[in-house]
Parts: sequence; C-alpha cells; structure tokens
Amino acid sequence: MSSPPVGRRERKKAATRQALADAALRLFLERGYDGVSIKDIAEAADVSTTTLFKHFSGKEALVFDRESEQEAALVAAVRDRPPGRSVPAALRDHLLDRRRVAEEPGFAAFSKLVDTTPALRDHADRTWMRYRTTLAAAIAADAGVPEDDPACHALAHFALQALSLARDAEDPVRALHAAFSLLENGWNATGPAT
Amino acid sequence: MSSPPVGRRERKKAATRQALADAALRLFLERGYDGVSIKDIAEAADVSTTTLFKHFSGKEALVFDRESEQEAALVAAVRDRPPGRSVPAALRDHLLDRRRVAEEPGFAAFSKLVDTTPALRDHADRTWMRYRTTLAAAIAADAGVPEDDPACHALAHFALQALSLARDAEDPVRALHAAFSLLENGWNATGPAT
DNA sequence: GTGAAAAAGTGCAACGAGTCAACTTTTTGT
DNA sequence: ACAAAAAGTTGACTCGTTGCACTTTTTCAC
Repeated sequence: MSSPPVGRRERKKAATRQALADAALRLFLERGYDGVSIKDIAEAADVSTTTLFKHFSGKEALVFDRESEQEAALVAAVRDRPPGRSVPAALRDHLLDRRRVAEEPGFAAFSKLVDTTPALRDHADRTWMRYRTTLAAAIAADAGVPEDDPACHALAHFALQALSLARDAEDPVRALHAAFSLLENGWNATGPAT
Repeated sequence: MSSPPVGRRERKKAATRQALADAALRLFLERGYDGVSIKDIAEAADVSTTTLFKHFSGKEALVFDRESEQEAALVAAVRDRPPGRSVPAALRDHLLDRRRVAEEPGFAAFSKLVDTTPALRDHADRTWMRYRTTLAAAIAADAGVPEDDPACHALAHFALQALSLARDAEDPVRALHAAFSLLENGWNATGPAT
C-alpha cells in the first residue's frame, strides 16, 4: 500500500521509540538517572526490556535521542563564518552559543541532568569528541591543506575539549575565552603547515 | 606484637591484593579483558567476588594497580625543567618520554591491552585528566599567578589531552609535536595573564 | 489470491558487574 | 584471658545487557 517511506510498521516502530524516550526523560527528571531502572522505563512504555534495547543501544542513549545535527552545525560554523573571522574565533562563538541555548528554560533541567550524572556526562563527551575527524577535515579544507594535517586535528581536538574544560571551571565563559585565546594565538603563529 | 606498620593482618591483605592483581593481569593478557570475568579472577586468587571488590573499586582498577607517581612526575617535569625551556616544551618532552617507556618490551603487551580495550582506555583517560588541577597549579606557581588562573588550566587541560590526541593519530609523535607547537606559540603570545 | 519464506518485533531466561546484610576471624583494651 | 570492636569474608541479590526461541508482519513465487 505505502511502500515508499511510511509503512504502518515504521510508524509503530517510531511511536514505540518515542514513547520510550519520552518515558525515560520524564522518569529521569522525576527520580534521577540512577533512581530509574530499565525495567521501569520499559514498563512505562508497555514493552519488555529486550524491546527497549532493540531501539536504543544502552541506558544513556535514551537521553540523547534528538542529536547529531550538531556535527553539521560545527562544520557550518567553520565553513560559513563571517569573512575575516579566524577559525578559532568562529568555534569559540559557536560554543558560546551552544552554552546559551543549554541554559534556556526548556533545556535547563535537561542540561542539569546530564551534567550531574557521570554516566551521561561521559557519554555526551565521547559522542562529542567523535566529531573531531569531521571538524578537522573542515578546518583543513578551509586552510587548503590535506585533511589529515596534524595541526588541524590538534586544533579540532582542543576546540572540542574546550567544552568540558569550561564545564569544570567556576566561570565557564571566562574559561572558554582563556582557552580560545591560547588556541587563537597559537593557530595564528603556527598555521596548518607545521 | 608488631603494632607499627607491618602486622600479620596487613601482610595477608597486601598478599591477597597482589594475588588478585597478578591473576587479573595474567588472565587479561591470556584471554583478553572481556574474555575474563570477575568470578574467574576471584577464583584464580581463591577468594569470593565480594572480597575482590573490597580490594579494588572495579574491574578496570585491577589493571592500574601501580600508578599515581605519575602526577608527581608531571609536576616535576614543569618545576625542574632545564632553565630557558618553556613549560609547554617541558611537558611535550615528558609525554614523549612516557610514550617511549610504554613501548619497552616489558610494558608493550600491557600498553596494547589498555589501548585496545575501550573500558580500560576510558578509565586511564579519566584518571589521567584528574591531574589537571594539580598540573595547572604547578604551572601557575611557576608563572607567579594565582593557582586558579584560567589560562593555566587551559594549558594543563590541553597538554594532558595531547596524549589521547596522539593515541588516535596515525603518527603519534608527529601529532604530539603539532599539538605542542600550537600550545607553545599560543602560550608565548598569550601568557598566563589573559 | 495463496502459501511459504524472510524479516522484524517481542519476551523469557540467563550472564556479568557490582552491592548488601549477615557471619567469622583477628585485634585491642582491660 | 575475655569481651567488644574492627576488619575480612561470604552467599544472595539487583541492575544493565544479551542470546535464543516464538510470534507477527512483510515479501515474493506461483
């Protein structure tokens, strides 16, 4: 009947997935990450734990359902930056923006949940750092050097790490500025060709 | 009878701990980290799993028994560096040394085990990054600024991260040099006072 | 259309890591 | 020497996660 993209099956699958993610987020916010078991979430969505794991790779993944446009945004921040602006400055501004939206009313509770739960914090960090290769390639393309240039990878790695550096600081914004001041000056002096 | 430091009890405790660590490392090298269960290790040392967890905080900790002079070595690398050598250069040399000893025949198998097991790699990274505060304080003391100076924390964070940056690179030594070239130039231009 | 085969969804039971409350042994104060 | 306290040890349990078997849906040959 509808072989294209939307079949009845796909719809039910998406609905189940959404029900699981919604139940998980609600329960986590209510009782804390460790106060909620996989069984609780599965029962709230009226499926078995096995079915839950068919939809999500693990307990942490239940929280990070709608992500992964972040990688594209990161590349865009470099590629589409205003003329005359340096790559580190563009990345710094992008991260400052990112912090700002994380503190908006709607996201504040979510952000706090992630920041205060070690398992979620670590998972978010690991996922975030996986963008390094793509970001390094974008920086290399911008500078006109081969995409495996070590200096580009170093800048990408450090720029992404600046996020967790700022999270641990008393004054995150000041920490971000200090970190990118270091990277900016280093990048200007060193350049992609080492 | 022997109330000072060495009691019969302490000796037995240390012996049990050592037997566990030895059995764990031997089995991990033989069958791989995931091929060995906590039960296997406990049985090899002839204790119960609960006793094992009284001695070690988790499965990963069984591998990292003899560590934690590393933090002191890191601080010493900054404090006792040759006159005229910059802080980033001293840290770079220290990390290059560290890599060298990790490749010595006796440690090569151990290093490979850690690098190829995600759980161990992550645990080692987390432990390593905990030295950030101490290293930042050493750098700040050296530069004569308050120990919570953001630029010092940024340098410490990035210098420590250079290790995992290098591990993921095709040419780790080249990656380390590129990373520290960035940090060296940035540090010279920016300095601790931002 | 119809029936079989393949694919996807689902659940029960099991495994491994880590914790808890109770029991045993060693140490300590008198 | 003896009781109280401290430390060591244990089996039973919880929770996250996976493998195997079963059911339902979709696909395809006839």
